[in-house]
Amino acid sequence: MTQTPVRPIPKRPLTLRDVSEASGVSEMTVSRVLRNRGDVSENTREKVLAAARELGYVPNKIAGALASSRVNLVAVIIPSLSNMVFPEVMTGISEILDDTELQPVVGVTHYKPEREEAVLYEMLSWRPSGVIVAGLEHTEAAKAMLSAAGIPIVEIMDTDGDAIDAAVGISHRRAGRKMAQAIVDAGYKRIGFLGTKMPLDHRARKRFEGFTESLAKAGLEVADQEFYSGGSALAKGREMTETILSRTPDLDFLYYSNDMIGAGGLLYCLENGIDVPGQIGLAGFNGIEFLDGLPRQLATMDACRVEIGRAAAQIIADRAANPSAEGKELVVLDPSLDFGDTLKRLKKL
Amino acid sequence: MTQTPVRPIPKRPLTLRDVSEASGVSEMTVSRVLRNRGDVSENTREKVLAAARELGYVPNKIAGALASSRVNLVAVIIPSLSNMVFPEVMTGISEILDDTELQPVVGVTHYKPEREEAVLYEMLSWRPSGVIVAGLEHTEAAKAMLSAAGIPIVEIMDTDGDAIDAAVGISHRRAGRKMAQAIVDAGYKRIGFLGTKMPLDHRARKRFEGFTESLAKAGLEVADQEFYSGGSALAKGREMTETILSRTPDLDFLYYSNDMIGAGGLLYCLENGIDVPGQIGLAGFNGIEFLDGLPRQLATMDACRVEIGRAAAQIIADRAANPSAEGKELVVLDPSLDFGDTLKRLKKL
DNA sequence: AATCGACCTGTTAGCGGTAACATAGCGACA
DNA sequence: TGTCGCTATGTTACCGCTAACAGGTCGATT
Repeated sequence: MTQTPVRPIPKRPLTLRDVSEASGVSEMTVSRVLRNRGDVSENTREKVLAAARELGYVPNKIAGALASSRVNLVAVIIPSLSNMVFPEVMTGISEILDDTELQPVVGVTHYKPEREEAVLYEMLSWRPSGVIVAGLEHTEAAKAMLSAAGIPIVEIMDTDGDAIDAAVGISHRRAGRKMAQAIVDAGYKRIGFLGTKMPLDHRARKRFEGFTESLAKAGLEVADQEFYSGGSALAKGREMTETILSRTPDLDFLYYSNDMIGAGGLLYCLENGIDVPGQIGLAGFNGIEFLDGLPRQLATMDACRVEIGRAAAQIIADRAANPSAEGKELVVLDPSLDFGDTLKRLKKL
Repeated sequence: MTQTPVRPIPKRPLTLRDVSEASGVSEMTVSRVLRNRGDVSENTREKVLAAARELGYVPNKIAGALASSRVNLVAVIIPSLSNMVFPEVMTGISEILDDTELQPVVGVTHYKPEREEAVLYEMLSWRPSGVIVAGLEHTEAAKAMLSAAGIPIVEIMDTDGDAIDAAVGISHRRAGRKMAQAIVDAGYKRIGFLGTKMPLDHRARKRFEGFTESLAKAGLEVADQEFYSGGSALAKGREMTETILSRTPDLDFLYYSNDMIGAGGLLYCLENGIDVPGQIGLAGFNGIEFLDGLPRQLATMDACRVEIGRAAAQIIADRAANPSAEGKELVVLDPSLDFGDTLKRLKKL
């Protein structure tokens, strides 16, 4: 048998009316006190607060939102929570929203367009104040919903394509090109690519496209590739590295589509006495913080995740504060290349 | 200027009335069609669906929830998203809830009780169908809110203490004892502990308590300790290991409060030619998957994270389906010890 | 003393749905 | 043919709160 200490268990959830009766003022006045809106005498304010606390009243935002047609939620739609990158984006978002009334609500799509569509529908049905969604690729229906929602929409992570409304991110094509350029400049020639099989990870695809494009300009092409499916993991990186190197032993550079498998590859190379970056150079993508502790620092490219989260949230917050704002902001961040210890600096000085 | 392809931009968001007018039936009938509730002729059903699709109507759950006093949300309140363990719990939760109408909504507390209280208040004000909250320790106000909410509450991760309603987890005291036992059995004597400074991580504290308690029974005590603050990271593990070993060089075992810093320690030891597990044994806590790729497998104890998520969600789902259900379920899972390559098996055979 | 405005409180009418209860149509069956 | 029972649809009354407006009080100002 459950027992609450002070008062009998409420069978019916508490409403403003209960607080109003307990404090002897109208519901409206209670509402004003609880929202700090309008003028209320210090005297009644205290009476009301005391009553509310005493009863353990928690306002019903559903009713409040319906009546005021204001909902302090921001829908955040991302592909995954399990790979460190989106949690960092969330950090940036929370950092900004914590200073406002707004609250993020997360939906996860697992990189499936139809899931995205469903999650989006679900979220929009709560009439949030804004949407932050990863990527520029969506189903037609999803695009239609977003356009019609009449709220600020920020597409994040990627800027290679057309945004519905605002967008914040980096150019993954450019990131791929930049990395290829650094590799070429360092004098590597036999380049292998290791990435995910996921055809729906558009950003990984765009990086790869930029990468090959830039190699092509230097008269090079990817000498061998290896793909995997499933989450990014150290063990996968090891395996793949072993596979690709036994198939094509003369590779002198390995470009990984994310830092995690890159780190696995690094560990593999070190254990097998491969000279990194002399014999083989390595690079990943993301700038994941925890890799700091590895025996050697993997070359990588920072995807500006926290910064993207911040900028996106800021756009939503600004527009929520000032609904007449212009819109269509485009923020393109520049990913910075970190050579680490696994990519030689220039060849020719 | 924004352009939606088909129809003019709706200035006023669409309502049931719009769909009702467009399809020539009453709002009620539209509502029935959209929810698959009650009898509607195939003919009108199609008419209505066509109209809804055509207009791009998205139902307003706020109004629906208010009218039906049913909200298909489950509040999930966790300390952090950035350390791999809670994302895994989320995976378990989603796995179960995906088969129901229910939807998880995540709130993050950053291990701060007052944040927890605020987040809880915020979430309860949406009148969710249930709450899953990490830990058994809450502020008095939070406990009062939870008790009074009149919805299923599942406290997860920990079972060392009193639950408000249902609970699913492992005993961290027991986990600490079990690990200590294995270490003692393997013949280690000079044991160091490396953990978080966070006094509010009650589960880490309980593990430590169980650990020392069990050592004490064997006439041992922790020979040295080292604490850190900030996120778990490989680099931190390295540093701390270096620090503790230079201060107390004769340690023969290092127990880390999580796998991440344990992995950092492992890398440090390997690089410095320390014989693991001969000269020094190592163990962490959590069974984090990605560590699979490390040069050597760290001894650890599985915290049953996915399973905890599943069980908790199942309790909420069951009670949502059958509101008269009993309640007060207590699910205690048994963490399994993985010796890995860093903890000697028995000493005496 | 009359007027005004600042302050405080209450009243009314929804917000956009849904539960619950009509009502209409229609074939079946005695 | 009247009545029953079923399906298909409509009507009404809220759900709990807030916007908007309508007082009432009271000291200050003219």
